[in-house]
Amino acid sequence: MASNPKDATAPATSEQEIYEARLRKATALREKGVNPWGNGHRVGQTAKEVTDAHGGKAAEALETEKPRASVAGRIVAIRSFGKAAFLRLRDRTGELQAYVKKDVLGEAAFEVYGLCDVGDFVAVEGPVFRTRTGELSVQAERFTFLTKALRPLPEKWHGLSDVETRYRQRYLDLVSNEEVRATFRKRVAMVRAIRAFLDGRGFMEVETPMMHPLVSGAAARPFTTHHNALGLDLFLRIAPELYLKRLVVGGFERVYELNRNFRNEGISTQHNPEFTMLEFYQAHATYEDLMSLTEELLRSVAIEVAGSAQVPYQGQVLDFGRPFRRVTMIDAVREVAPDIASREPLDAEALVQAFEEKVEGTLVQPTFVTQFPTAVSPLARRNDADPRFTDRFELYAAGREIANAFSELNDPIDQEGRFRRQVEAKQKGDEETMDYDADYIRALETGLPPTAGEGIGIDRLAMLLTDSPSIRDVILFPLLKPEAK
RNA sequence: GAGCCGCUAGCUCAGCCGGUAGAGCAACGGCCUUUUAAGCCGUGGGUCGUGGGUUCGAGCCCCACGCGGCUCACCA
Repeated sequence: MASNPKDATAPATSEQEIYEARLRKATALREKGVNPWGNGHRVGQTAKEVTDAHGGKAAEALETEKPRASVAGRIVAIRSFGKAAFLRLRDRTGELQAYVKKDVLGEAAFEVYGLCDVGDFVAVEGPVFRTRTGELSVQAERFTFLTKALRPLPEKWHGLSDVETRYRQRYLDLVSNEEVRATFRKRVAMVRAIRAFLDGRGFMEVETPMMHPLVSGAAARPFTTHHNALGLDLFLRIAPELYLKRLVVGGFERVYELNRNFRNEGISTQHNPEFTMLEFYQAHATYEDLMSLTEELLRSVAIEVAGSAQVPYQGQVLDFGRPFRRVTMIDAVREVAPDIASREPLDAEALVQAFEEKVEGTLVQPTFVTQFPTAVSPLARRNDADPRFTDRFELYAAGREIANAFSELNDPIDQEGRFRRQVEAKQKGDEETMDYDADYIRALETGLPPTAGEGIGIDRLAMLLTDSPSIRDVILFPLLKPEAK
């Protein structure tokens, strides 16, 4: 204890002094028969229920009606007057002020209040009234202590702004920053809206393996793991694609999965090693059908989450309201590098590279880029008119890829050849290739109906719809190196 | 992986040309029965990210390391 000079072993940090002062209050509560970490208290109303029910009423009306409320929450502010105090309580729905007064509460309960700190959880019960300044409040006739917080909350004016602490201790970030709470609520609303949209069109949500014996579905380096009992090396999935298409083979004509993928690559404002992807597959549809579906999906989700199809993002306004621009990759490249676009024979690598370097970042408004080279699209159907390209599109917005979709390659013979070229590339040292999946070929041989499929990066979409500059602002617990200490 | 920037009290931040550490909030002790960043009086709180070095003297200069941010490279 810092105030005890005899204890030389404990460093006298002020953080520890705060902790110990609060611990003493917890002990004092126990001595009064109050469990500082009790349980079982029942809450009558949320803050929002109280304000919804009585927020429109004048002081006099409340004085006559004397409606009662029983609310609970974290104390986020205390304004004390000695024998009375205002406590600002926050629950999941909002905030409500409680007024505690010694002569109303009684000596014993008021002493319990006296052992409260900002950060603690308490419950109050009593009449709803309006204060002299007009704020709706609950007069505490009963005061129940719920939970002691031993550590202080960040400062009340500026909150918590240290980015590292915000990510490492997201609970503090959420307690301190209303905008952060709003962002994650929006993300949840977005995911819910997407599910509702797909469910409404006859899609079924499925769960496929996250641990894969083979690497497939995307061009990326995998994480590896091991199953002891089977003595089996496994890869965390980089994409669920081949499993979902197996389900279409099985007769589930419209399926989707909205869950985590894992890619063993760098971390940036656009990348987290585990990220959330929506993948959906629709039999008897083409990639062109999916462009229309994507426009409808994003429009409805933007309205649901951002309140408008015109979404502000980092100083610009992204318009999801109108049909998105459509341009073939070769036409897009022709505008910035005509020499590469007109090369004969097609230089797929150079075309894609030129697109990524010179075009991608300029695509601010939602844009479908179509007709990707076959060489970079090992699972996509070839274009009937020009087999050098595939019936594929990627959606770009704010200079970033948001979605990737194509008419699925359901020709098992073509697919086998594509797998073989992937294996050849891997043998030449390419670390981002797929494995040959013999069972997937067998599934295609069983018959995959004409199908189109799409993947949408949920984190990136959440960034756009919440005006967040970094993917870490829309992932509750982004991957960080462990703390030193 | 490379470059640049940051790391000072629990939180938000000052700290000049190198001279021995500051504010506000929070905490602690008082006063205060309608506040809204409540107010008033008082008190305590620091291994200045870590480790070296230069110097009579380092929060400040130099080196290394750690963690974080941004940019670039690769991907969704």
